[in-house]
Amino acid sequence: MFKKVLIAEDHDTENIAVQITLRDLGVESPKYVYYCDHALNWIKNAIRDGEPYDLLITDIEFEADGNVQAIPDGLALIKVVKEIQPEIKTIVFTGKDRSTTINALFKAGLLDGHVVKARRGGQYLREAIQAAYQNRIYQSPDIQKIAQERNSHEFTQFDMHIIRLLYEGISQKEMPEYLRQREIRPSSLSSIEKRLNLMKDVFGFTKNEQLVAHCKELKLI
Amino acid sequence: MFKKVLIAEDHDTENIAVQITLRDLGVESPKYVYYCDHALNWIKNAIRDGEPYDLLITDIEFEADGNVQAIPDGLALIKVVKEIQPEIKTIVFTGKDRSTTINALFKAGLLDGHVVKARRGGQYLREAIQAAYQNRIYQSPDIQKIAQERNSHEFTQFDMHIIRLLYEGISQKEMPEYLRQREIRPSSLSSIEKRLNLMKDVFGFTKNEQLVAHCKELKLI
DNA sequence: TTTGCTTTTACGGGTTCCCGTAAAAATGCC
DNA sequence: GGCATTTTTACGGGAACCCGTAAAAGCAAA
Repeated sequence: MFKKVLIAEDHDTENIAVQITLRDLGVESPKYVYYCDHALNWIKNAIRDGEPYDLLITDIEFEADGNVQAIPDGLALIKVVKEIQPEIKTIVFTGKDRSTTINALFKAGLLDGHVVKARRGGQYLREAIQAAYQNRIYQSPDIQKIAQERNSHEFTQFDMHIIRLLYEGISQKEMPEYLRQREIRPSSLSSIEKRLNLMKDVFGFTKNEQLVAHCKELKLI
Repeated sequence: MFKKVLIAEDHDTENIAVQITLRDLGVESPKYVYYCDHALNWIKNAIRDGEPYDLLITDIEFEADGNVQAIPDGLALIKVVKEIQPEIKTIVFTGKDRSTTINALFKAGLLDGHVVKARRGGQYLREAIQAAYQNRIYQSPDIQKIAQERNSHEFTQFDMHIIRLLYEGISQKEMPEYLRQREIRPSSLSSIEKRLNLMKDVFGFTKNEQLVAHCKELKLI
């Protein structure tokens, strides 16, 4: 089993639970931190001392508090860590998933495991750790289900721009101007309308309210 | 300290973390379950055997899975439990809060503590348990902050009906009819418009999309 | 019952949004 | 380059939504 493991997780209860899982798997004294910046420091120092970490388990979302952090979330943490220590294994253990970004990490070879916190989150985390130790990629079963549910539509950058503008309260009429300023194409009102209609059609929605709320629910915005 | 404590929490990791917190506080063998229905059974049986539970710690949201449950969530669980055992102490330990319903429970005397899962969730849970043991009411500090943030507006039943209809894709034009069928008053289009304007005004929104997304984010719908 | 106040409803004009069609531009292929 | 296909844009009529005003209904106290 892994010798040196680092946990980055802001919720104290989840952090403890992950520690226990690791000890249970034979990791003697997993190191745990509550901030991404701290995680990076420990990884840097471990490399400097010639005893680098074997595995990083991190949450994605870290709640902001008084302590200002350079690294805002687990995704950014993984990217930085993988730059300075490419061979380290990484697992994300997160509440709600954001499959698009997660998948990007997988494709980029930056990620070895992905587990969502749910009924059997701890159990799946164990499996992910063991899989990573055997150089296998792991995704918890619930994710595949989620991916299926929404397989119908791949959100493009353009889609996300429109949704985000809607969420910010910009009227459709004003959008072409905004998009042109940011040099996003297409930018015409017709294109925006057409794309919105397509998205609503895919999900069976009739109103933009539903679409925006749905994206918010999926944490796409 | 409490002798008999029951934990109802669907996420296995959180469940373990709560168990550890309890053991740490001197509760010898806390009972834990993953479903509300199971929780109610254990409480009933304990009463029957003349050794009722002293404290119930429960999550609010329980993810649906194959096993169909009569009691859908922690709020319903508390209501039922308090009917058959009014003197039991209750603490909710939950991810995102829904202050309106929680406050209703407090007012009804059904609740002794409320802690949100966050950075210091475990720490605050300890404090809540100790407070309950001393017959004090406890709310974790973050909640007051959340309450302040949205202090501006108390959502009425009417508000929630409108938002929910919007979320379901009903057009404003059709809403009066829906509301009349469900015997909700007021029901006129003007009243709906006026109320929507007021809500948007309070939050500084310009469009319904923002309002619905915001409510979705707060898990009010 | 009357009076005064609040809440609810009704209505109308102006704007935005929805939706279909058709022209223009971009893209790809030979 | 020339042609076919796809994408993007432009435009116009009709529906829904926004917003202000004013009438009607509900309600409390005298």
